[in-house]
Amino acid sequence: MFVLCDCNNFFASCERVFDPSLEGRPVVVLSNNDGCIVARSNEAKALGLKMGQPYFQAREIIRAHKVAVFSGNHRLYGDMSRRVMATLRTLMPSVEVYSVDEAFMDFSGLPTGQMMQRGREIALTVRRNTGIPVSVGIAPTKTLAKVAGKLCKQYPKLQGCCMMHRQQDIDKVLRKFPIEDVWGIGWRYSKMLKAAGVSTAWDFLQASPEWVQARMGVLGMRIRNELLGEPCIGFEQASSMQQSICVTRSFSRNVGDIESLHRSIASFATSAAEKLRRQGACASRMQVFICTNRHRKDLPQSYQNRMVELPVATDSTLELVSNASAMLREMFSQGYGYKRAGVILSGIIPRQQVQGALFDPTDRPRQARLMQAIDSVNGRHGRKKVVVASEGFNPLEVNHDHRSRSYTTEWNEILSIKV
DNA sequence: TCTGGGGTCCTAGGACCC
DNA sequence: TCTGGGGTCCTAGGACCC
Repeated sequence: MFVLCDCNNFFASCERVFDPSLEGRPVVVLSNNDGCIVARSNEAKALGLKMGQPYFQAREIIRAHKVAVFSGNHRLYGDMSRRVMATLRTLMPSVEVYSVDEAFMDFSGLPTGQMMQRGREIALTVRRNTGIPVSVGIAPTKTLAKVAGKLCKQYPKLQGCCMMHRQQDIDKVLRKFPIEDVWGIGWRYSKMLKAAGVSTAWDFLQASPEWVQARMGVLGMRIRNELLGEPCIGFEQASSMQQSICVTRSFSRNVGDIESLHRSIASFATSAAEKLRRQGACASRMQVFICTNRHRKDLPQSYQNRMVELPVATDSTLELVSNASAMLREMFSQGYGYKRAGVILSGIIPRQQVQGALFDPTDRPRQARLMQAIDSVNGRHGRKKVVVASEGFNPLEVNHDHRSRSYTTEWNEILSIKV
């Protein structure tokens, strides 16, 4: 049996932990630049606010109902996530962290009669230790556990834990379960399925395997088998190395000058390099892109991207920034208002496995010592205290007018909490 | 006029997830 | 006026091998 522990309205719940006056009030959390709504409390969902809805379109409702609005504070959410996962690890021997707010666990070996009780215990303990409300779904496959987790959120009387075990219970649920809510069915597939008369998980299972295979390939077959109770997605314990790392941002305005873009790209490359080093990894490919505002159909549109294969995989900020700069100079053209840009690293390997080059002019051990020193200074005295000159100390302005404090990670902010 | 067969590896693009 | 960010996996097709 698979167990899913899913934090309810995670970002909104994190904000509530540190401001109990938000309890019972609608709360939304915004994306970068205060662009879109990316998390909503139940009260906010009830007002009809949608996931991904642009903030400016929701302003009316937000004002009318006194919705509490927060800019994303991902350092806070990251730290709360770490606490939730740490609590789960005290309760279960192995935990597969699936996302910032979800984890899978394995109940096999536990007597069926005890599962419900253990599930409730998980929900209660996480709530007590972290303040975050969670839903626990228990079922024979991951996909069914996701269904069970969703049910918890719909029916409060389940008290945060739902177990689907007997076939007749599973059937009963699937008959009513909307196909678009099934894990692995996105808007494109659900559109296709609905056009074919499939609107519930049950309808999907009535279709022939050949039909599913032809239209959705192995992914569809996997979903089908999982819904039938046959596990196709296993439990993954050890987290393997990431395959790509990207840092991309939208700007608060259209940017037309190469100098501003250059500072941003340098900053993105720096952040990407820091992520690499934190994981003890190096990248052998780097991609940079710039693009205009796709919502402004009245303005000239452009999407440009460039990629370099690095002769020797690297985690050096200097090397990545200079490659990124070269790519930017090559693809920039005057006359466009660029709205978004980013850096993507791939070909990622552990630092120990980097293959040297015979005529490599770089003194890599020296660069490594420099990076270590910079990371250490920035770690001790705050991020971006030491930066490469091309990034500079004047980042492009970003909107985050509703940022909460990083209560759990910054000393001055921890001390500022009113008790 | 006729123009093989059996593979591997890589990448771009499309689908999905949270 | 204002429209997010960071990932994974699968597949088809091209380039290449013998």
